[in-house]
Amino acid sequence: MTTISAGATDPVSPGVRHVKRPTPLRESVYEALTEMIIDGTLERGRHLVEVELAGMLGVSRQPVREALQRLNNEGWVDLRPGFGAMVHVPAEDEVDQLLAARAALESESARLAARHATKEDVATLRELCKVGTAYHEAGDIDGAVRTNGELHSLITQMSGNRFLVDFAAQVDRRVRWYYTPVAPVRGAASWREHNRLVKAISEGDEDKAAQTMREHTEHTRKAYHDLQAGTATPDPTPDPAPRPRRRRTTT
Amino acid sequence: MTTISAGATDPVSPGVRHVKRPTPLRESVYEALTEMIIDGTLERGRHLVEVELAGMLGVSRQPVREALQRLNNEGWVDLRPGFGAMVHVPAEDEVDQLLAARAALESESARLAARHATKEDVATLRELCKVGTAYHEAGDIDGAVRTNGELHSLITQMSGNRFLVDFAAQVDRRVRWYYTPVAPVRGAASWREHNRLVKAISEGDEDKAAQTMREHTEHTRKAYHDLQAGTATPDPTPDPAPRPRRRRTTT
DNA sequence: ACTTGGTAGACTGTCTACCAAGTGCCATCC
DNA sequence: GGATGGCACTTGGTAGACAGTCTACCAAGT
Repeated sequence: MTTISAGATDPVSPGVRHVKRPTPLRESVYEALTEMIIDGTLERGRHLVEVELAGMLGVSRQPVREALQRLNNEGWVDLRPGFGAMVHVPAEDEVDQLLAARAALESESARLAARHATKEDVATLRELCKVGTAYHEAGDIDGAVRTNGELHSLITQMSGNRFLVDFAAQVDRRVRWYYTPVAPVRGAASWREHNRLVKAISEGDEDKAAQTMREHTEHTRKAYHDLQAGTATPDPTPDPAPRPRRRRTTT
Repeated sequence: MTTISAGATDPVSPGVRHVKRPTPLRESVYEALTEMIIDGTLERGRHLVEVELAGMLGVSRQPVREALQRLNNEGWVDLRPGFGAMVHVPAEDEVDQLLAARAALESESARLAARHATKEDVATLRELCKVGTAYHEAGDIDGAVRTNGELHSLITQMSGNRFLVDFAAQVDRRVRWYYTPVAPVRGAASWREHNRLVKAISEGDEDKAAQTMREHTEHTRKAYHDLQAGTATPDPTPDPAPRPRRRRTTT
């Protein structure tokens, strides 16, 4: 009965603090639906009926439609005219393409980050590396994953290019959705690479930063393929009774 | 009075020929609006009122709203809650960021294109180069611009990565919109670079292809800045009575 | 057994009407 | 001149209606 409550807004934008601007309903619906898709409440391939969702979320059809169309544009669902929306079920080459796109985006971000890095940025990056490594060594996967996300996010932010940020964020969410179980595998190496990356950025070495980030993401891609190779027989109906299966990823 | 007619669908997908699937109205509205934005019928900063547009296009508010929201997500308009949509007026650093993002996307596309190029692809690329150069030498700017677009588009297609294709297409439309008057400047050099690029792709030299494409797009970026420097005083209201001013770009 | 034709139900796509709340603007007032 | 109050306009969201289309299913015909 997931009913929508007043959506929380962006965390802390410094300086001018705009007053509580009530989030448009369609936004909340969008968030709620992506959340439900990611955590598996809405299984892949499931037919999403507008009135049903509307009832589920306690809103009318309109906001649901609008959210569904956005989800469609961003590839979360597929809209078949006259029939409705189905939760997107990824082709097997899709993850690979996604990772490839991300490699390009993040590599470029790293290059620009190296170009524009401020002292504070570098300090934060170092801190994140330390924290992340600590999490990893303590076996706190969730913490490590979260920190990893923050690190990558900060680097794209540092690029100062809003388009790279947007695209990377979009790709990242998708990747995290259907590429969940790699985190534990690559923990240690991943943080070693992060350290090298931050070093390159702090030195302002653009090429090296870009190159390091590229290798980093390519390693992740490789890890995915290895994992894929191990998991033979991609059976079409893997888990007959799967509910809130949720796991996250270290890139 | 721009009334919406049945939108044309994708050109020719070989084999299974799906029958005419009537395009949703919101789609046609979206197309119509982008078109009107690009060709200047709807000037930058103009206040777009839903009912007004609805009347203009001969549809009801609903499809217009849905189209506007998509336009908002893609950065063509800015939606101010309670007031309406304004045609986006780009910040001055925006073109630059757009071009930077495109450099990354197209460079990566070129790399992958070099990896996956087939004989037919290369033949088509060569042909396009020839045609484009001919257009340019004949002074047919429009033809050269069109061919240029086809060439770049084909290369991203050749990457085989749908996300790169999507992102690049999105960026490209934006770029073409508010970065129109560079075409003539860079004609000759541009086609020389294209030739080098195609050569690298045909040889399967990924690094060289990526590098060449990067330089190519960077040159365009530079050209933009030079042009910008020449056009001092970016007067806020440049043309008092501009109508269907339309011009295209050679990248 | 396989195709054809028909029927029924379910949803979407679109339209209309309506209301509440927020925004910008203008005239008025100090 | 600058603040204030009010007004018109616009969106955001709701409800209901209706046509067109899609899927599934069943029955009859070959």
